[in-house]
Amino acid sequence: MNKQIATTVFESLSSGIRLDIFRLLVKFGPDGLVAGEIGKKLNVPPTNLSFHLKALVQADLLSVEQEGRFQRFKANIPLMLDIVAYLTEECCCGDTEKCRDYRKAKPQIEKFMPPLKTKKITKTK
Amino acid sequence: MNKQIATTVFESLSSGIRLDIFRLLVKFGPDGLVAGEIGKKLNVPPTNLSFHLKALVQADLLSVEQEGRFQRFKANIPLMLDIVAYLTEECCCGDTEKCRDYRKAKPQIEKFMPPLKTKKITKTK
DNA sequence: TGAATATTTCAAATATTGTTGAATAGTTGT
DNA sequence: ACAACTATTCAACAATATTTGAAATATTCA
Repeated sequence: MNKQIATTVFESLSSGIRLDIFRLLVKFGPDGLVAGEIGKKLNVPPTNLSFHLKALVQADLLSVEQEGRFQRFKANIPLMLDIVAYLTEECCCGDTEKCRDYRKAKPQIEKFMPPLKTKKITKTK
Repeated sequence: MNKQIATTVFESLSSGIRLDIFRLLVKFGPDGLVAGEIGKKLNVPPTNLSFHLKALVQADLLSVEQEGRFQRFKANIPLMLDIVAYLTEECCCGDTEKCRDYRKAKPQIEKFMPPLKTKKITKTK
């Protein structure tokens, strides 16, 4: 994971249409949807849809494969989750105690934060 | 969580400068940093820094408080994590079995995905 | 082959964002 | 009050992103 990849992913999800597309495809998981189905469900005209799908594929948030005359798209959820890890990987500079308090202050954080790795600063005093 | 909040957050993190700012502040956890320190560390001129900090605060990714003549900024990590939950909350339409396979296909997904809630479609056949 | 369907490419118009310097506002210490 | 310091606002300009229709490409089916 690096800055270039991360900003491209965030840029991709910063458009309401692209966010709708991604969330719709998350729902359909491994089955995915073809472009026409997406356009019909979200009411986006084909030319514009193509523009946004291209952006999402280039960001690697979607994969695409040809299926006869259709294009089938699927969401790449793991990429999104890798990015969260990237955002939080140096949380509190690895200071276990400080980071525990930081999480405690905001309860919902426990659900998704990567487990503390207990590196360098394992024991404070 | 809703679309408006989510796109604003993604928009905020789609700029390299703003991503750098957020990640820097994650490192400093509950201590945060004042604007001048951020600008010095990231080498961003004050006017431009102010522009980006404002965007991040408006997106609620940063909190800010006055400290004498300084402004101290802190990262709001839980918001970021709430958004991941929002993106994945209807994964595979709640079909437990399908979703399990979807996760299995991409190993790193286990680390951060919210636990399966086992709703409607608990038993297939 | 020819008609119908699915999707993309291209170019033009519009809209939104990012950057910079000059001026402004608030805070501290003398 | 004054000078030094921190940071923001404003206005101009530059750079990017989004939307649309018309034309092009590619596939299926009769």
